[in-house]
Amino acid sequence: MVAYGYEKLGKPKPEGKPDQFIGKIYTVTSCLVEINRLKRELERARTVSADEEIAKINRDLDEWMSVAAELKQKFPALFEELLERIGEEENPEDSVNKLNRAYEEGDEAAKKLIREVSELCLDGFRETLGRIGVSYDSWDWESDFVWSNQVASVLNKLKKSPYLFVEGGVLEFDAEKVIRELGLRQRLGLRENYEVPPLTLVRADGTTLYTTRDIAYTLWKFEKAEKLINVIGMEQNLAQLQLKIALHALGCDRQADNLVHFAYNLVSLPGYKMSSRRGHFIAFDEVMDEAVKRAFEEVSKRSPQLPEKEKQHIADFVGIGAVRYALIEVDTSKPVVFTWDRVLNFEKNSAPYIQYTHARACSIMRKANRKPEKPAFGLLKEKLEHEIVLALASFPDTFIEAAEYLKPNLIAEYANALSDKFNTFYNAFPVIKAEPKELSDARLALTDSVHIVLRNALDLIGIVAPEKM
RNA sequence: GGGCCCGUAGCCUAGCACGGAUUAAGGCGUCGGCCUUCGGAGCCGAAGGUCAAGGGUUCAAAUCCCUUCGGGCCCGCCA
Repeated sequence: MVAYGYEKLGKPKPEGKPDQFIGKIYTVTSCLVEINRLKRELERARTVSADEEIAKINRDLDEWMSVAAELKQKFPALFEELLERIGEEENPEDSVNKLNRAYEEGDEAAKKLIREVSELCLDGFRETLGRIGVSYDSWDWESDFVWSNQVASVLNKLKKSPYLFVEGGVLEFDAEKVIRELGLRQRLGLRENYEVPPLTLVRADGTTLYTTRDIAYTLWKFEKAEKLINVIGMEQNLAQLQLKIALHALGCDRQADNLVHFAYNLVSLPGYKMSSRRGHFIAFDEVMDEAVKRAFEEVSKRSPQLPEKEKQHIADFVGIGAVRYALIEVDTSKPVVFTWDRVLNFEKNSAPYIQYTHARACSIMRKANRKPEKPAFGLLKEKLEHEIVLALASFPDTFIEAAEYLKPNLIAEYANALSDKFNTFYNAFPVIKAEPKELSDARLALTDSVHIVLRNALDLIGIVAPEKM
């Protein structure tokens, strides 16, 4: 869809961030194509069908017209240009489909065009993710699996099974039949009376669908790994289930059992949901920009004496850290309504709080300027000291649990709780000046341990552990 | 119509997989203290809850089962 719009515009050079530039084209193009489609649908419906359907189409059309009005106001030049170019076409939807078909068939021009647009988007994604310290070891092209015939090979195997049927020229996968014949209902944790709907594998024009390609992709990934964790939104629950059933149908039970769908819930905006097709979203770049901006204000307020450059440096890791913490802190299954307040916390139960605690421990070590030479740990008699020791000792268990149950929030929670304990300790007892020296040394060792464990915990969730801030 | 996820103080969340040491735990916000000590992005304290509602199982339920309500998602020749 977006490649279609991009080509109509004559493959313009991106202005600004490439993914955002392409994003605008996508939003406007998809809106115009949708309106065109609905209008044709409406004409067709008028000649044949009932009032009910006409009313439904009219409602959809109204909604998209208002989206169009919004987009026209936001990006007037782009909107006008695309409206004109797409307007020349009788059936833009058809052109999009044609392009898609050409791409799957390996047509050189289509390949070049679509890969070009995709690369532009990916460059933008990589830039954004780089800002928050995320990078990927490798990237794969779904289309490679089509061109290399891996998708065709999967389809051939499935065709030999009794689980495919053709309806209206479309190849369908009968997931329900697989469950019944292989007795998978319990294994998959499904209710007795729940019928899994069929999955369309191949369109009438011979092109494949996303989940079809995902079957081949998944099997390929299993050649490289024992366990697979697909991090995909929960709106894909059914598709992921069908994918797993398809693996069973292919006789790949081990792979199916080791395939985990790690579903996360959607983020919505107060009042409406995010939708890139409708241009309703907050870009992650914006979130980070705002976080760093607010962090800078905080730094300026708290440490006005620092040079500007130092403030900016601190604001960067504090702002980005706050965003990472906010994202990781909440269980992924919860529906989240986005508000700035929820992301930008600089007090307790936040990345900055833990970072501050870490810096504070480092500061004590700096100031002491000695190694704990003769620590007498038996002198650590305070209840709080015992609690800190126990908390430190439980870190490996927390790590294992977090990894085992895919709950990174446990690491954040742990670091926050350890910070609480250390800050209380810090406030109640002297470290450097404690008497006798053996006690001071023991407390220094404790402080050093807290610093190390906090650093490790922060590392795990990708948050900078600063020595000063 | 069917399926899945979520519902814990004004707000945001932990605990739920493995029911019991939980008098239901934190944070934000509110109110009151700490400002002579190693970094105040801190520390101490207070108020605030029928764990959505109703049934059931159990010696024991926020946790397990059923029903209802509220919010979200899915049931596409989209991805």
